[in-house]
Amino acid sequence: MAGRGRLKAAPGPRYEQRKLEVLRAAARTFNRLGYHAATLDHVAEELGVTKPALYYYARSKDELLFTCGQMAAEALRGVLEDADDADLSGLDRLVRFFRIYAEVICQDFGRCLVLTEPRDLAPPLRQEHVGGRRALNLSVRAMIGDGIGDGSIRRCDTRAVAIALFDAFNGLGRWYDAEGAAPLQVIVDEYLAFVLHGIAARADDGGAVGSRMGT
Amino acid sequence: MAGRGRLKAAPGPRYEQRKLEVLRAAARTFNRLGYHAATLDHVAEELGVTKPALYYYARSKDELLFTCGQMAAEALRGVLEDADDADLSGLDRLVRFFRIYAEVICQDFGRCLVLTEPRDLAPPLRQEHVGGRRALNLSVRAMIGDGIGDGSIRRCDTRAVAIALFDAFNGLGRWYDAEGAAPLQVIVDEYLAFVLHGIAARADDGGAVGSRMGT
DNA sequence: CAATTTCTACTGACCAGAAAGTAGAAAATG
DNA sequence: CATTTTCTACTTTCTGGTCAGTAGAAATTG
Repeated sequence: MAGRGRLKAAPGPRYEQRKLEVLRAAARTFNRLGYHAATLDHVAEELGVTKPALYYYARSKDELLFTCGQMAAEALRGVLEDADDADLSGLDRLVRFFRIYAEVICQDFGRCLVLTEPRDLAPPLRQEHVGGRRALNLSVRAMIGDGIGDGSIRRCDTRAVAIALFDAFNGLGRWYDAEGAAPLQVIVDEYLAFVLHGIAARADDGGAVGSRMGT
Repeated sequence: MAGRGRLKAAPGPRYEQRKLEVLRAAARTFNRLGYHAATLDHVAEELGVTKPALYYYARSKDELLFTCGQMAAEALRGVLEDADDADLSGLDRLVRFFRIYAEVICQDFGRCLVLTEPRDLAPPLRQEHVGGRRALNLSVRAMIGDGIGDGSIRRCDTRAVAIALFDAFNGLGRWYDAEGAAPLQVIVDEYLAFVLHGIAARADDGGAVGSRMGT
C-alpha cells in the first residue's frame, strides 16, 4: 500500500520539514490569490511540484488552510503565555501582545489565519479554528478587564474594544506590504498611539459624542 | 428573438423594481454563504425563481456582486456630500461620517460592499470598485487632515488612521447581528469613544510607547 | 371588441470547463 | 531492494452561463 505512512506516524524528520515547505507554499498562494481563487495546481506550481504530491502531506485543501492558520495560532498562544506571567499593567500587556500580533499577522501563516473563514472549513476543523480564535479574543478581553481593574485602561465595553482592535490589526495583514516604504514597526507604533490616545486633540468633551448629531 | 429587450433600453419601472429585489436576494445570499460558496442557484432559490431568470437582470455573477456594492457606495457618496458643506470641525465631520457608515455597512448592500474583493471582479468592474473605495478613503483622509488643521484632531499619519478606522468599522458589518442584544447605535458610540479618546486611562505618557519593549 | 401579434418574465434542459480528489506506476533515496 | 516521494492519467462533481421555448399580459388591428 502506497498510502501507508502518509499522514500517520510521520516517520523521518525530513517529512515534517518538507511538510512545512508545502504549508508555506500553500500560505503564500492562498494569500496572493485568495483561498477560493487559488487552486491546488497553483499551490503545487509555487512549490515546483504537481498536485498529487500535496496529498502526501495533507488530506484536503481546507486542511491545508487550517494548518497554515494553526501555525500562526500556536505562535500566538506562545506569546500569550509569556506575556501573562509578567507583572505588567493590563494596558502594557495589551500593547505587548498587539505588537507581536501585528508582526505575526503580517507573515505568511498569520495572513492565512485572518484570511480563513470558518465556513470554508469542514465542521471538525472549523470547530477548532473558531475555538482558537475565541480563546484569543477572550484573552485580550481579560487583559482589558485587568487594565480597567488596575487603572491603566479607562472604563469601556471590553467586548467591543477587543473586536475593534482585532479588526483593525487584522486589516494590517491584508494591506501591509513588506516591500513598502514604511517599516512595520513604524506603522504599528502609529496604530498603538491611535489605540491608546485616540485621535481627538483634547479629551475634554466627556462622553457627549452622541449628542452632537443635531444639525 | 426572445432576448430582444433584455439589458438594453430598460423599459417599464417594473423592471428596475424587480431588479432591486434580485439584487437584494443576491446580497443576502452572498452575505450568508460568502460570495464564492454561494451559487447562482442559491440566489435564485432565495428569490423563488430559477437561475436563468437572474440573467434577465444581470450579465454575470460578479456584476451582481458589484452592483450590490454600488448600491451602498452610492449611498455613501451621498452622505459624503452633505457632510462636506457643513462648517463643522474635521473631527465632527469624521464622527458624523462614520456614524452613518456603520449603519450602511450593517445592511445587506453595505455588507456586500465590504465583502467584495477586487480580485473577484472582472477588470472593468474592478477598476470602478477600487476607484470608489479609494475615493472614500481619500475623503476620510482629507477630513482627518482638516481636523489636524483646525486643531480638533491631534497630529497623526492620516493614511494609517484612515485605514485603521475603515478596517475596524468594516469588521462591524461582518460580526454585528441585528437580532443581537445591543442596538447598533450603542456599539457605534462605544467605537467612537474608543476612536476619539483611545483606551488609555490617562494620556500622560507621551509617545514613549515604543521604548517599553526592553524586557 | 374579437382576433392576432408582440412583448415581458421566466423555465427546463443542457454544456463546457474547471477543480478537488484518486489510483497506480515510476522515480528517487539510502 | 525497500521505503519514501512524486508523477501521469483519470474520475467525479459542480457551477457559471447559454438557449430554445412558453404562459400570460399588453398592444395592435380590422
